Amino acid sequence: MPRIASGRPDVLPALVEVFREHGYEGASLALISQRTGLGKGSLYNFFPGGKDEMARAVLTEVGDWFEHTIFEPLRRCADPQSGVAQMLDRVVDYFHSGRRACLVGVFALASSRDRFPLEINSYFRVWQSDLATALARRGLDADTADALAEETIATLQGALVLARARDEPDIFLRAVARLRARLT
Amino acid sequence: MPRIASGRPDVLPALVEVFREHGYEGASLALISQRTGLGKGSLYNFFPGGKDEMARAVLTEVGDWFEHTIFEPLRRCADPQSGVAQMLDRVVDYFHSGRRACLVGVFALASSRDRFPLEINSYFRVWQSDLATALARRGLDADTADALAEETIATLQGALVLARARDEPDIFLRAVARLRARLT
DNA sequence: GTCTATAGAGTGATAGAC
DNA sequence: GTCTATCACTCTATAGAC
Repeated sequence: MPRIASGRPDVLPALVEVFREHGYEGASLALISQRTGLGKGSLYNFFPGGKDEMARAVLTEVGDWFEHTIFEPLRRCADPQSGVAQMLDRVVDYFHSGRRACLVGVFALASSRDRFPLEINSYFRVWQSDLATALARRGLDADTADALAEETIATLQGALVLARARDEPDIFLRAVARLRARLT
Repeated sequence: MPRIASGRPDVLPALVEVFREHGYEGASLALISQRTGLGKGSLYNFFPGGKDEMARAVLTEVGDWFEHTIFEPLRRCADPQSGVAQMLDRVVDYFHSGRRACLVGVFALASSRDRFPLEINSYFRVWQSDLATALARRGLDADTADALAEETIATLQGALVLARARDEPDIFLRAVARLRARLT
């Protein structure tokens, strides 16, 4: 049943933004309908499982994007040093220099965490694992690399929270600059 | 109109927990009624402004607690070194060693940010300012102290997000241990 | 005819306000 | 408890592609 593949693949980006901006609980079907330009009939045609399935598709979309844009390059980059620098560049782009929230972080903090625990967990686990791999290839021992990867991802998430809370995107850019100096 | 002072001051803690665990959007009146043990009528007696006023009372309660337990000691501590260490101790207690989310962070990430922008902003701004004050009294210049305070608060928030996302409270404890080593 | 995409009226349940 | 609005969701109807 290739619901999304056939027809309207362009619905997903709008869907991602609605869930990112409002969270799972705050994303009403009326809002989703308005922002995607689709009636409820179309939405339920693409996503028979309703809002839950829409959110899963969104988590998968975001996960896939990170996998091929961030994680896979971290695992395969010839030069781990520039691989990590590239990760930071792409993260800055993705989060619009601190003006955009992290969808998985938004889901993780609200009650939606209990609805998608595996998806949320694996996003951060894979990121940490692949970043640790790149750092280990720079000569760090496995435990140090893993701890540094954990610290890096937490720093990025915290900077996104603070940037949004204080409405100061530069907080995120400063955090990335510090990470760049430290990791490369 | 002393609504809270008269009658039931003990409603607030339960209210704080409901909003912390479910966020503003996810905290339904039915849930609030159940967790506080109050009927909707009683709730609207205490909070004529409804859910919005309940959330404001909760933000004020949390803000006041941090003000007198964390912020004020940071400003006044005789020894800034131990003042910062004490802050970390109290933060670990407050966030239940990483098992508890930050209510203001939860509000900041969802659409509720736009409902309480000043309350959310001031919580983090005051914390950063008072922590920077303590650090400056240790000899750091004002800009360095402010940057380190920003980094510290972002680290704490990010560790809370990651700890909840991965269901690993120890992530938070490790972040606090690193901060302790670095700040004291 | 079948299948997919669309819109939207209508469902019961539950939301928050009072 | 009672209200109305809105929730997620279902269903009917219609359209065109094959």
